[in-house]
Amino acid sequence: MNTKNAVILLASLAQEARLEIFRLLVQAGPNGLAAGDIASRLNIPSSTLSFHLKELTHAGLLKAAQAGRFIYYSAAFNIMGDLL
Amino acid sequence: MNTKNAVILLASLAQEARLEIFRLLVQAGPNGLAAGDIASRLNIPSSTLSFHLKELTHAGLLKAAQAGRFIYYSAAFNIMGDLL
DNA sequence: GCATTGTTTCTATATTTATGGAAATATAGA
DNA sequence: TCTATATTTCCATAAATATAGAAACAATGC
Repeated sequence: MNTKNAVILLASLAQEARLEIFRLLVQAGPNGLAAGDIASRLNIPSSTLSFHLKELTHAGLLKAAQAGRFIYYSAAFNIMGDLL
Repeated sequence: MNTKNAVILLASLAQEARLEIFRLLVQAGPNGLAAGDIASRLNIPSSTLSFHLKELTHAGLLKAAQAGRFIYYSAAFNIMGDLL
């Protein structure tokens, strides 16, 4: 992996809220959790959470799946291997 | 590793100049390189480099060893394992 | 169509981090 | 001690990132 991509990946996890989100979703498994569920578990305002979810998704660490009014976010397990 | 320490570790690598410094020192092996040597190889002003070396050292990713007027920095290989 | 619920976008603000010149500090050799 | 070289600290400034309320945007059920 080139330096620029590695920096994007590392930076996306180098933030307390985002690392907690990622760890929560790793625990949650492949089905993931709805955004609102994450927000209430971690006690993060929805707009702040949305900002962080976007960062993580953009870095390729999360996958988003819409189901009705809910959007389920789940961890993209494979990508961490690429970094190392 | 707890979240806070992990964030410090990740943040210290989540920056282009610092990731390049770390990678250069991994390549350089256990003897490391003197600060000025790193500065000229990566073309970074000395004060800026010093700032980044401090960050990396503080995060535990680098070790510093004084030898005369030179300070040799080398990569602390073991710590990356702790993260995972 | 209207009300309800979940999520995102917009926006302003606050906070953190990076940059590099100049000055200070440290070591060594003549 | 004087000089040269290596590195760091100080400082001001610039740039990037995080925060959260309010408004906008879906999707659903009645």
